Amino acid sequence: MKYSSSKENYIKAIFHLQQDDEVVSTNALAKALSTRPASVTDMLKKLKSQKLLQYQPYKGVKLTAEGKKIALQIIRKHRLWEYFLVEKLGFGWEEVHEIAEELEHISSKKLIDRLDLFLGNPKTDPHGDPIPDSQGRMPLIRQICLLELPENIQADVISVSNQSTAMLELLRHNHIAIGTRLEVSRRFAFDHSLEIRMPSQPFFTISEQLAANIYVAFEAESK
Amino acid sequence: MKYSSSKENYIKAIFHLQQDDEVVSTNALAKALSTRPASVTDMLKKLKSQKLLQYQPYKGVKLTAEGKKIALQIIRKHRLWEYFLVEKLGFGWEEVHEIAEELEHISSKKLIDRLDLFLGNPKTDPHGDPIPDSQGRMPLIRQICLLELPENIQADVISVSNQSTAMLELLRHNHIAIGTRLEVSRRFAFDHSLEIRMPSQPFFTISEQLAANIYVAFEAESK
DNA sequence: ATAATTTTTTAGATTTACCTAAATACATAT
DNA sequence: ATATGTATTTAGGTAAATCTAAAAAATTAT
Repeated sequence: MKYSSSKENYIKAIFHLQQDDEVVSTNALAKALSTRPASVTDMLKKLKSQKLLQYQPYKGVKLTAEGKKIALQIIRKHRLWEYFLVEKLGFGWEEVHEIAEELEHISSKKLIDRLDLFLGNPKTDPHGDPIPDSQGRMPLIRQICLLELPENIQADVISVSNQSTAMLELLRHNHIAIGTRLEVSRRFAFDHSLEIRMPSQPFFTISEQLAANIYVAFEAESK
Repeated sequence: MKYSSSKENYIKAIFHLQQDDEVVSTNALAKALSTRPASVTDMLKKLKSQKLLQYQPYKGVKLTAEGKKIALQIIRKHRLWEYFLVEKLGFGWEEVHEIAEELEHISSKKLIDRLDLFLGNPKTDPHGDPIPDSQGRMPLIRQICLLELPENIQADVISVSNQSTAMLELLRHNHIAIGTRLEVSRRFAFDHSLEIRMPSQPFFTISEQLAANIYVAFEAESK
């Protein structure tokens, strides 16, 4: 079944807002979609009649299994297009979101599966967010600040929150870049500095300050 | 300025229908867009107020310079996406039109210029139609049946109208494929067969029947 | 527990892009 | 030149997705 871009945006927004299985409020949705609460109420009624969500007046909203499935398809498209824009067309990761907001509504499933293949089945988008597979399964990837990474667990650098040249210079000196695989082998209580281990390289330490600006992803053990 | 997908489709349809500078009729547009004449009249009034076309009731319609510019941008997007789908994602040339009808409405100009670069600035789409450049200039490419190609003029094979395996087998035997550069060196009156010359290969002849199914493109001299 | 506040819904409009049916303009045939 | 037929427009209506203003329900504070 095909849904309008507007409906897809509602579904996606609800998906992102419903942490665990909390219900989402009309106001929260209105804010997320930059629209008015009255418009949200209207749309929720339509989506409910299509069985994409559970909704009782005044009681908030929650996606059904079918609704979640659709959300994951949209997120898959969004993230694959972002990956394409950055890796193939050379866009900066900060400028791709807006374009992907449009591309995610292109309907062909075959297109997106071939795009996935063409890109080499990437696991995360340029912001480090996991890409659902063609069945809508999203690899459970934990994304945290390097400061919080448990010791002796391999992780991949997915983003750096500070783009200053001073910081980038230091990163380059330490051979740390987006995609670098590393683990924390020790923490020093005195100054909270971290000892970092990287494949085929001597150990080295980095300051708490630097680590605070590095974000990493690692595969969680289970569901 | 941004226009709705619907408006873009009208502009594109008018562009394709207006050969030379003939005006286009309401009925012809309605047929091309699978809509009703009354709907066309409505839309023409809107597009006229936006100065994209010249329109007098009962007198037909014609794009303004601005309207043509927009049409060429849309056609550029359509054809570049088709090229991408075939060359990068491995789609067959017959299945890409529908997907490109959606992709052509993605608005980012930067996206399309980068896509163009990524694809190596192709001059024609998979159907052999020329791709307008980023300023909307469309290379004047004459596209004709091999039967009508003047002698001793180099041309590129752009499509074959018969997809039978028997025909494809014969093409392969003669080393003719989409993109092959060739010229007609002689024509034989008796059976209308053609002598073909290809760079670094001996001459050979093909039947009228085969030539009738091969289409070629060549650069026109001027304008 | 009642009042005040906030959230949410309802009611009624608006815009875009369609539609059908009827009226009007244009073209053609006798 | 008049009638007939075709093309086009007008008039009035619908569905989707939005809006504002007002009413109703839920929550919070005293």
